[in-house]
Amino acid sequence: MYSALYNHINRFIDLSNDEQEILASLLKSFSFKKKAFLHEAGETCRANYFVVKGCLRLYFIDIKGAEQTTQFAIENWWISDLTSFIFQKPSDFYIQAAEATEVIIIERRNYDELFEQLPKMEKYFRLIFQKLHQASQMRIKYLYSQTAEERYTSFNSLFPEFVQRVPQYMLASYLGFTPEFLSKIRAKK
Amino acid sequence: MYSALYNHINRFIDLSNDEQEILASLLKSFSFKKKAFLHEAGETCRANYFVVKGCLRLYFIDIKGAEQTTQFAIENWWISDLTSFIFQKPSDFYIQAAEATEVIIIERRNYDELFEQLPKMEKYFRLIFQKLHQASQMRIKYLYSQTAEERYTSFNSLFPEFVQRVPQYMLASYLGFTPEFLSKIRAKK
DNA sequence: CTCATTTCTTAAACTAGATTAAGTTTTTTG
DNA sequence: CAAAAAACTTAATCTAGTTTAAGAAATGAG
Repeated sequence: MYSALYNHINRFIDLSNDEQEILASLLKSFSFKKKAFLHEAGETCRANYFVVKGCLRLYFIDIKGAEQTTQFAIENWWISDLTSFIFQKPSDFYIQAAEATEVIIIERRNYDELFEQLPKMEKYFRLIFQKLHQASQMRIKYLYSQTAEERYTSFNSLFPEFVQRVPQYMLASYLGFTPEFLSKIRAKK
Repeated sequence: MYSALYNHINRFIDLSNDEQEILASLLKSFSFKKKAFLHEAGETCRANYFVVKGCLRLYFIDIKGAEQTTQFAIENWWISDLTSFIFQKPSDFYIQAAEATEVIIIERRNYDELFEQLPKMEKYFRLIFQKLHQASQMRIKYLYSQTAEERYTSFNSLFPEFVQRVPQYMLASYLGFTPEFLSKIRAKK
């Protein structure tokens, strides 16, 4: 049922079968069709989402009405509007399935419960957030050091398979430019 | 000696005196003059730095030779090039004192030791990295949703005291534009 | 207190990337 | 499979922010 998540956790800490069962009591799993919304702006973010299969994106609508994708999550990764999730405040973000996607979720009250019942999970999430922070530091460095064209070129050579998985307009907003500009870059090749 | 850090930790978890002593054995503290380097590009980042007093900035030199400030840390906050620190690989970043600064540091080997000797600290750092991730999500959202001028205006009204503490050229690169453009914005008021 | 260095400003010329708008291709759905 | 919707392309025009360069103001060190 939750084996994808157990496997991921066991890369970082050891969970016994008993502990897996406690964990299981705090999880739920869902499937979403492509383009389905797990969460919409205006709502409070109810869960932290672990992608078992597929792809989710976190985005918001800017003042000009354009979708700005700020984060993607694929297999074996977590995604949420953390501020909304932690403080249970309304969110500006949407979380949408970019492909048909299976997720395992932890709801807000179970998130606190998790750390009380399984203190071991502190280490797991410490390591997850540590990695997320590493990723953010690198992302910000790339945003500040490269032109739009360089960002596309280097992202494309680092993650060629991923570039094929999502529509170009989602990728363009993630990389910080317009879909039209992405077409222009691609036409040059 | 390390009371600023103990106080900070005690906002999140309870540490006994005995535990504080164990922690103390894994820490060091230093003072740096304004403009001193705690870490330079090319070196491997030796520590995770907690600012007791003052201000540190993390920056790199871009292809054009300009300094790009990607992060600041002031009182009661942590800063490091995490990727370099964790994997002990050479860093592209500098960490410099933007003011005379007192820090408490955890060196790499003591960072692992810390979690072995004081598993409680997993929760503390889980919460620290969780907050850092929240801050990154907000930062990226602001970078994608606002013009340069709006970023300055909103940063200035959110953190007016901080804006006074650092030179404008550091702030400009943190907000993602040139010092000349910042002068232009300010002249308009 | 003074000279040197660092920081900030101004302004003209420039450009990377946005905007607008229309047309084309691909994908989805009934 | 046909029609509609979604995604992508092209090209002309435009603009927010950069670049370059020089001078002014502030800060700091001896």
